[in-house]
Amino acid sequence: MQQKNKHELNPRVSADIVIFGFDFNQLKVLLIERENLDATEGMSQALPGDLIYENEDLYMAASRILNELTGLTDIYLEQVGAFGDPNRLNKEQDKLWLKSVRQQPDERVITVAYYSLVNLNDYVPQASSFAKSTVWVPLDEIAELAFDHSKILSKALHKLKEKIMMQPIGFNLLPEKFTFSQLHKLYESILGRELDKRNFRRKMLKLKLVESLDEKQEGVPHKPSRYFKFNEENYNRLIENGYDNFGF
Amino acid sequence: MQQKNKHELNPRVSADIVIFGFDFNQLKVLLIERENLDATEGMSQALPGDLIYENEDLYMAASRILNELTGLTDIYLEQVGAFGDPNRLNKEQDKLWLKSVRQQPDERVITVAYYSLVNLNDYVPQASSFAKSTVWVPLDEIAELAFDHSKILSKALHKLKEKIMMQPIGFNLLPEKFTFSQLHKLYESILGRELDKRNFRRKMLKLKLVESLDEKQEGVPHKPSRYFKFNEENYNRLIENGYDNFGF
DNA sequence: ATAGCTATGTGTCAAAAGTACACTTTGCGA
DNA sequence: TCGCAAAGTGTACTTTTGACACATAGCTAT
Repeated sequence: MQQKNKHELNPRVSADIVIFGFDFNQLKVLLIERENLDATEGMSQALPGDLIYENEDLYMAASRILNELTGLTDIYLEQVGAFGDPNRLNKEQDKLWLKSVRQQPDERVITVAYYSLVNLNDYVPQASSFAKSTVWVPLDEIAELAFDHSKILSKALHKLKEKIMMQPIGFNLLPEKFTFSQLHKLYESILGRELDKRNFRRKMLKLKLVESLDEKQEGVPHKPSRYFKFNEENYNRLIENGYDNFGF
Repeated sequence: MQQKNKHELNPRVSADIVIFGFDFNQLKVLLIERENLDATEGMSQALPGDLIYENEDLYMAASRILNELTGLTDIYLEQVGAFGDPNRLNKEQDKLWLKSVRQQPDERVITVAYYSLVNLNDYVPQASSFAKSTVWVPLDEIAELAFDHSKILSKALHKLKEKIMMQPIGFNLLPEKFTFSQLHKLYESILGRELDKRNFRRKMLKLKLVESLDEKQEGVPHKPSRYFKFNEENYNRLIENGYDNFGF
């Protein structure tokens, strides 16, 4: 038995999720908007999230939240980390928001953040207890978020960038069939820089990650692209062999 | 105001630390040993960790624990992630241990894990409230740990491997001056595979990460090695420029 | 029908990086 | 002085990267 002279922390725990989506043009993030923005201006957006229930695993909580929000299941979800600064909820504007939404707004809350990749076309907006109103916001138009959510977002983005260099998880953001330039644009959006079209294509084809379908775009006012699909077997073989470099 | 029909989680939060050390030969981890192993056998080791106090930041808690345990400050510490499986403390043997050490052993505890890299020679063993007895155990001799600590360890190791391919953080595990083969051995220990001696040396020198000193080993029964030191300026320049590949 | 538009799709070459591999050197100790 | 053990060093080959430009297909507007 030990005696402690300091009190042990006994907080609430929440899960916050950075939901990345891609609309064939830019990378977007699903944010929730503050309901009562009567008092102050700015700081009106935040990441979706909710308190975790008893008997809920962290990952389960994150997928529950994602599901309540989007109706989606079996989605790529990866933990970003835990955020527990004692003052993370203490900005004045944030307190106002919390008062309207939490029973004990002053309680300390540690959050475990996840990021997920969804195909924007599968997404069916859904109201939920913790998110009355949601918006997809392009990455480069996201202003300062409430709480410590800007920090969470930037860490999630960093992890996504790192990850996509090591494993071709980007396919989670696309529909089953897609064109090469959609895939190309996706990688550029995530990495935030240009990639040479020919070199990109060469690499993807050499790794056999994509496979050409016998189908073409129709109704586009230019040369139609062939459709491609993700080759999951080759992907699995690659990661089993510890493939660790996309080298873009 | 929202009504919840499930109860929100209100757990304790702990920080557990995977402390990696290197003795010029193999990579080791600092573990604590169970005090009363009278009843059962096996499962007698765990990662050091402690509950987090009120008003303590997660990172601060981790460095406090590290400091209480080793006397070290300003140590490389990196978050591994949060582990919150509702059953993570529910194995029978683990409950026995907890009863001897916690006031409310049945309480749910979420842990935030960190890993740290220390120079084994700086380490001064120190008793602490949460670790009466500690041991350095070589990576490949670590048996199944208590709680979910094996899972935490393997994730920490994975992160370390990934990280060391991207950034030369390995120097945290070495003293100021070291020989090339110590550095070489360190990288091999972390990555768990052999690296060609000449290619390794070439790469390190090309990146100018190490710098030769005008000093040699003495008293060794073979050709003495020159000592080298880490070049921090070049290291910083590299990571600023987003250096992202060690390519071993 | 045809001219123009727009995005698709394709190849080569030079530079850099990675990989595999073996022998000489130095200092100590027997 | 001989032997031992680890230090230290170079080259040839292969693979990967990075830079770069023009013809093509289908639609649209006249």
